[in-house]
Amino acid sequence: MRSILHYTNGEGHTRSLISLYVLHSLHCKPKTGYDLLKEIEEVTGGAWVPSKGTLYPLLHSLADEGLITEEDTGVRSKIIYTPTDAGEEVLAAIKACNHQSKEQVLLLKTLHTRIFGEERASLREMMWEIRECIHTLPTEKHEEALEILRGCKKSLGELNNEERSR
Amino acid sequence: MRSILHYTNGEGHTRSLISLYVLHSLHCKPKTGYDLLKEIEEVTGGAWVPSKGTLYPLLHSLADEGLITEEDTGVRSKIIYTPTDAGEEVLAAIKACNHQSKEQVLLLKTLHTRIFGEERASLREMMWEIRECIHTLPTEKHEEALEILRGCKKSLGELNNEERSR
DNA sequence: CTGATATAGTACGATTACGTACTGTTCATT
DNA sequence: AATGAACAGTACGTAATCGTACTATATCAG
Repeated sequence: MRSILHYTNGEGHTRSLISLYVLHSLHCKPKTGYDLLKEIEEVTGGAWVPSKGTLYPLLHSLADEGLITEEDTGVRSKIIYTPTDAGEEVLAAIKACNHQSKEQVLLLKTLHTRIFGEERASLREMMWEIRECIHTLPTEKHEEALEILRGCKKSLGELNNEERSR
Repeated sequence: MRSILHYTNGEGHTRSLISLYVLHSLHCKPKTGYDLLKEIEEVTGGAWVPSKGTLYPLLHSLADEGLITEEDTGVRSKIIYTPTDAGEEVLAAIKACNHQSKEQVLLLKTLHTRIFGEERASLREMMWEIRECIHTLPTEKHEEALEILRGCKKSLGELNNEERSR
């Protein structure tokens, strides 16, 4: 009886990923529900688009809880949502338990590996060699090595983006 | 309106992670609902323990759909669940779309990065990130990625030699 | 100015998932 | 022989999420 994609506050109470994202996004910049929907769609490359029937009731319940305020702008029945101090506290408390981030990703990866099978071959060997290479490095070279790896990751990231933008 | 942790079959219909895991696990070895619960708890290190109120109704509905059979052993009201041919087909169809695995993990990582912030760049974590990066790459980019990794390894190797020659 | 599209939200039934309480069996320990 | 823990599942109310249909206002192209 422990849920997936639920994040704890440090003490007992948990919130779903969508609640957490909503609080975080509104913390960055107050916005409408519609903007939230568009934003999630955009950052996930369309892989996650919550239903309106999920988001709007959630926003209202967060407002009822006193974690966000609803400011009706009058225009186009637009409502701007903004976190309250209580909302900011809840967000901060969850962020403070940042081990959850890695835990959830690891859990998902573990299950995927079991279901979909293992990863790739040749690239994997290359990774292994790089790892060995790093192990032989003296501590005083670590900063330089980190720089090299950062550059490597950057290049790979660009390869990835290149693909997506097409 | 696209769900998180839902997996497609190739054509339209999607299933939740728990359905997928159940089909996969029963495919590996027929077992009881109780065993499934224990197994999930074990493989996730206790990070995910579905509720009985989720699992048992799910098993019954999979049986109603004809994807698994319920074999009542008589003993201790124990029921052994086994995938049918139809169930195996559904599982295979989802597994065939194995890009979903990477997609879902990437999506989760992206959101986490936004919410919890950047990961700290120790060498180990950097390696982990590079791994993730590689996993998201489409097959046709592998050669280029390999080239980048070779370059990376070469630089690291030079770092190493530089040290030794002194 | 007219129609299409994007914006913004409401309403509500259906489905999925959760949580707790409950029944009963088997097994090991005392 | 008694008891408690692990095993195995049922029952049911609550909560979260989905999906679709609906209303209504801006905005922009033709």
